[in-house]
Amino acid sequence: MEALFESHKYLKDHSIKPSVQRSAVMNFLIHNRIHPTIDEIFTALSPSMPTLSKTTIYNTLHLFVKQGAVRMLTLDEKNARYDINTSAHAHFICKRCEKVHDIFSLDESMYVIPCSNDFEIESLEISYVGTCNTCKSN
Amino acid sequence: MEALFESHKYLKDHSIKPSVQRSAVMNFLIHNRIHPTIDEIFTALSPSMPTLSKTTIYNTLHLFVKQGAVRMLTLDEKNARYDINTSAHAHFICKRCEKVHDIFSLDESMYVIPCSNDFEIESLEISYVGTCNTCKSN
DNA sequence: GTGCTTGCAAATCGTTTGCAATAGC
DNA sequence: GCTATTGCAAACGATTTGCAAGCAC
Repeated sequence: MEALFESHKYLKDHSIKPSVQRSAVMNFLIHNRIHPTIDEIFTALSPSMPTLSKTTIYNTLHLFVKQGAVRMLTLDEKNARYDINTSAHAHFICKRCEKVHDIFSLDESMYVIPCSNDFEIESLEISYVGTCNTCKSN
Repeated sequence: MEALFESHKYLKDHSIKPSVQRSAVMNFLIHNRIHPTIDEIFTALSPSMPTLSKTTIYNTLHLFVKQGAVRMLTLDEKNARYDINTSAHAHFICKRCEKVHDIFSLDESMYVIPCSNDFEIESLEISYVGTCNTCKSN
């Protein structure tokens, strides 16, 4: 039940009214920091919530993003991924296993760019693409 | 005709057999450095090439990417963009006008990351999101 | 009972695929 | 004539939309 407390606190902190579905999605994000896709979340939760629909997961994640509880990542053309870690950090995506790793956090200086006068920066995404050691040794 | 020479040279340099369509797409990319989407390329070329199909533009850009002549950018969820500038550089995308700007080039040191031993880096994409001055003053 | 949430079915949109017609050597 | 390229039409897959049923206060 500790898990539920945790996700409820997280929802409350972002002014999101809880529901069974929202708590389940939030709980999954907190305990599976794998930058999941909508489909991965659905596949994980569906067995224990047979009536759950993918539309609800889309609704839920749109709400979470709007409330600043999660960050949407557009790391590849295929599908969006969602990150519960909203602090500024860089990602590494393995081309083979498609797993996403957090690699380092960004400091303020990264937000200062040569032509800062021309643009108002809201966010920054840094993503490295390559092969992870696990895949390379297979 | 200078334009055609330029795109033919570009194609030849990347071992791409020229065709009317390929030269037209390459010529567009060289002279319109706006990181266009497939649709933008199609809309621009279609009037002067009525039989041109979108499939051909898809085929053409896949080939260009495979031959290293252009880089595919996945800056947002919506659609892929293509960049004739294959050197390592960062982008700024305006949320309002959706225009993409090149902002600075990356140096070698950006490719050295804390956990370099765990990953083999192939490429790096840095993208800033925000509002450009032109949009802000409107 | 009112308003928000859920979830089905259908629509949408970018992209891919199958394949027949066409062009270039 | 052979091979690669083109382009139509259909398929596909992620996401969005319309809307009726369900839930919570």
